[in-house]
Amino acid sequence: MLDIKKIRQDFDSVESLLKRKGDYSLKSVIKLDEERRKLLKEAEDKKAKQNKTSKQIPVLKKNGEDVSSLLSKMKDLSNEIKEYDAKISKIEENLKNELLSIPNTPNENVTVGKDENDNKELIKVGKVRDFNFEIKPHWDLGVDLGILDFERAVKIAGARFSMFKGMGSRLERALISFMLDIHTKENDYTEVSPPFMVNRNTMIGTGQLPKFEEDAFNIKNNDYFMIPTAEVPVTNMFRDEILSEDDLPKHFTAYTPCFRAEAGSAGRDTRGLIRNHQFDKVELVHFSHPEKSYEELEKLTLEARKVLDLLEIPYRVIELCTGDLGFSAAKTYDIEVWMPSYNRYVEISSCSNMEDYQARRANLRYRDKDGSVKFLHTLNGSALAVGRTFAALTENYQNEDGSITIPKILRKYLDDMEVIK
RNA sequence: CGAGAGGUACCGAAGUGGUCAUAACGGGGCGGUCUUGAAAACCGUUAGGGUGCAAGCCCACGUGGGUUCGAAUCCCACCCUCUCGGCCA
Repeated sequence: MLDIKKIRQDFDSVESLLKRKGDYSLKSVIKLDEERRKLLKEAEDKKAKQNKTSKQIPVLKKNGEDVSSLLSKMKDLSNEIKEYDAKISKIEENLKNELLSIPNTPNENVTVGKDENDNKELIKVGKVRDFNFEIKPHWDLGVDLGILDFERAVKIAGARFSMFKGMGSRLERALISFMLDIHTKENDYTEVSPPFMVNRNTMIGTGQLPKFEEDAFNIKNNDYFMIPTAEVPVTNMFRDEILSEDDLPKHFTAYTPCFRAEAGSAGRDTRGLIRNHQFDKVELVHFSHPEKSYEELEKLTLEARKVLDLLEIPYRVIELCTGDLGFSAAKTYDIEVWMPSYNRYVEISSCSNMEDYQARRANLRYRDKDGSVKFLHTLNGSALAVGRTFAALTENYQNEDGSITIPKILRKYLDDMEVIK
C-alpha cells in the first residue's frame, strides 16, 4: 500500500513513478482523501462538543438542574454525528480499496521499460551443456523412468497436477532438504513450517488480495486461502507487531507447497512440472531496516543462486524493468535456469524488495533507536521452486540411455546413489 | 461441534452506564538518588492511529454493528484463549 500522506505531499513524483509500472492514476485517491479530511474536521468538531457537554451533564444533574432540553439538543447533535460517521466510513472504505488495488512504485534506479523484453541480463553462470544425442524433456524422462506420473495425478485431481513416484519422490524430498540445509546451516536463516492455509487479512497483507482473488484457491466454507507461496504466511508473521530495531534484519526460510489457480495461463506450459496448481518451494523472507534493504536484496539473491551453483546447473540473473515488476515489488531480480527442452532459460526464482509496501498493508513496524515507530522493509525470494529445479536437474543431467546422473552434492541425501535409471 | 469462563498498558489485574483511561493496585524494563560496588529504599520514566503549521482536537478496553444525550460497562454477530464434553490424525 502506498503512503497516502506521501501521495498528498508529493503527488507528481509518486504518480510519475507509478506510471512506469503501467497506466495508473492517483487522481481519484487524492480526491477521496480531500473529501475525507474535510468531513473529518467537521465531524471531529461536533464530537468535541458532544464530549464536552456529556461531561457536564452528570454535574448538572447532581446539582438538581433540569437537563431535558439539553438532552434533546444533544440527541440532534448525536444524529448529525452518526450521519457524518456513516459518510466518512464509506469514503474511507472506498479509499482503502483503491489504495489496496494500486501497485507499489518501482525504485527510482530500476530500468524503465514496457515488458519483459526490456529486462536486463546481469550475469550468466555455468556452461550450457552440448548434448550429442537427442534430449528428452523432463516429462518424458520422468514417465519413462517411473518417477513421475501425470496421468494418475490428473485422474485424482485434474489438469495441471502432477505426482512424484519412487525415486522421483525421494529426489523431490532430497532437493527440499538440501535447500533448507544450505539456508539454515550456511546462510543463517531460521526455518519455519507455517500453515498452508491462511485467512483473508493475511492475503491482503502481502498483496494477493483484494485484486487477485481469482488467482488463489479459496476454501469457501470458512474463507481460508491455500497459500500461493510461503511468502504469504511468513511475511505476515509479525503483522500488527512492533519489533525492536536490534531484531533487524530477520531471516526466515520455509518449505511449503504452493497453490495457484493459474487463471489466465491456459495453454501455456501445459506439460510437465513447469506450471502446476500445486508445487513445492523453499522460500526466503527478510525483514529489514529500511536503510539496509537493498543490501539485503543483493544478499538474498546470492543466497538463492547458491543452490544452483552447488547443483551446477546453468542459469542467468536478470533485472526486471519497471513494466515487468510484480504488483508489490519495488525491485526484482529473476533467476532463470537453463531448460534444455525449452531451449531457453526459465524462471526458477524471483527475488524482490517490497520496500515498505507490504509493511504498510500488514502493519509491520519496528521501534527506531530514537523511540519512534516506523515501517520496516520486506523482501522475499524463492530458493528455489522445487518442481522447476527437479525439471531442470533431470533435463540437464540426463544421459543418452534415458538415465539421470545425480549431482554430487545431492548424493548424500539419496544413499550415495549416483544414477537414477 | 456442544457447554462454561474470559480477552483492559510490557506482564498480572481492578473498573459492570457518566464527573479518576489523565487506566487503581501489583510486578517487570529503563534512567537517576543513595552506596566502595551491589541489594534495599526512594524519585522519575515506560512514547498506538488520524487530523492540524501549531496549540490542540478526534479515535483506540479482541473485531464489527446496535441501544443511549453519554458504552470498557447493556444488546447482537464474529474472532481468539482457557476448562469440560463430543469427534478425530
